[in-house]
Parts: sequence; C-alpha cells; structure tokens
Amino acid sequence: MSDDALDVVFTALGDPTRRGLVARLVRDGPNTATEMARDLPMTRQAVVHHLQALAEAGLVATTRDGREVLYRATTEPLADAVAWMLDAGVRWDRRLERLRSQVEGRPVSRRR
Amino acid sequence: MSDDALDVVFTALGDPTRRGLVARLVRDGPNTATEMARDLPMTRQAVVHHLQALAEAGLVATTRDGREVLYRATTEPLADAVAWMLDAGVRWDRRLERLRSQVEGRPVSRRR
DNA sequence: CCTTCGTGCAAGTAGTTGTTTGCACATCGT
DNA sequence: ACGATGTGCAAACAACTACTTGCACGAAGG
Repeated sequence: MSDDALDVVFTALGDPTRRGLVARLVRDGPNTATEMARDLPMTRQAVVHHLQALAEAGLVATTRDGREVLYRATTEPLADAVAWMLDAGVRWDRRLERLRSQVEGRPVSRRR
Repeated sequence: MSDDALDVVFTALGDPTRRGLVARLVRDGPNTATEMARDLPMTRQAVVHHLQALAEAGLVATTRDGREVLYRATTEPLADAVAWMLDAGVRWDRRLERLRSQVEGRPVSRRR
C-alpha cells in the first residue's frame, strides 16, 4: 500500500466521529448519511463530509438506490494499516511478532 | 484505551514524516531531533513539532543526556490501535478474526 | 401534478496544523 | 572563559479541516 494511501487511512481514523460511523456501519449494516446524522450532534452535510473522507480512504463505499445513497463499511484498508503497525512494532514486542507471521505472504485483504 | 487516546495515535500516524520518524527510531535506535532533521527537507523545529505529536500519542519518549535529548520509539499504543481495527474489521474478514482471537484476553501492551 | 424528502453544491467562518524565522538559554570542548 | 552546538520558546504565516447555512435538483408517492 502506498504511503499516500496510508496517510488517508490513518487520518480518517483519527477522528472519533469517523470511527463511530465506521463502527456503526459495521455493526448495523448499510445506512444513509441522513439517517446517521439524526443520531449525531451535527448536520447531514457534516456527516457527508466525514463519509467522503472515509470513502477516500477506502473505508466505506456507496450504492445508489433511487434517491437514497447507502454507505457500507469496506474494511480492506484496515489490514494494510495493521500491517504497517506490525512492521513498526515487531522488533519491540514479541507478541506482535507472532501476529505478523500470520499476516505475511497473504493477499492483503479479502472480503466476505 | 480511551477514545481521545486513539485520536492522537491515529492522527499522529496519519503523516508520512511522522511514520518515517517512528520507523527510523525503531530501525536505528534512539536519536536526537537535530540529527534526524539533517536528513529531512525541513527545519529542526518542524521535526521537534512532529516528535511532540508522536510523544503525545505515546509513540515516542525522550531521555535527556547532557544537552542532547534522545527520542526513542515506544510502540505500546500501536497494539491498542490495532485492537480497534480488528474489532471493526472482525465481522468482515475471516483472516482478521483469526488474529483477533490471539490478541484478546491479554494485557493490551507489554514491552521487551 | 405538486408536495415531500434525500441528495449535491457552493460560500463562508472559526479553529487547527505544518512550517519558518529569530532569539535566548544551557552545555560541551578547548 | 569562550565559542560552537543542541535545545526551547514564541510569533507569524499559509494551508487545511470541520463545520454551518442556503439553495437547487431529482426521485417518490399520494
């Protein structure tokens, strides 16, 4: 994964609202920005803005259904971010080393 | 790990200069800001600023040695960030599920 | 139809981030 | 003691971020 791609993934995750959106989509399944904005102390547009940041990071994807736009979590980039951290931490932490050996040499992400 | 703490960790990692600094400290061992700035296209103060962001995230720590300040990588927070991502991704990706079962039920971070 | 509802776009604003420059202070070696 | 070197602090700046409001467009449904 390119450096730029890691940038946007980590930056996207560096905001609690955005982590909350991802967590919610993972937990409850696909949903619209308007619906999710109802439970948050901000406008729909602000939520859309966050979702766009997540989309740029590849953490969510959209499907149009009539006049609605459904967002769903796509967690592939997480594996790449995890891989970076394991690389950085592996010399320090024996436990992470064990995990890393399981990650290496596989296709980085695969869904469903 | 608190939400705020995750914020600063992910935000700190969301910059290629900062990831590079962490990687360098992990690879080459402790070093001073002045020394690391020599190899980067920015001033010492900019590097110090980045290192302070990393320190706030708990990703580096400092030791004073005479007039020098040595920065070293402290990768504990990585494990917590990894844990969040595994939690988010576990329902999606079978491979991540396997990893998660190894992380659960342990002290979140432990060095050396 | 025509009203309602979800979406998209644009402009504006307040706060944060990345970086520089300049200077003061502490420490090391000679 | 003194010059060279490493560090710390603060002001200044441009660029970016996280929002808001307002409005236009398009689809659903009586």
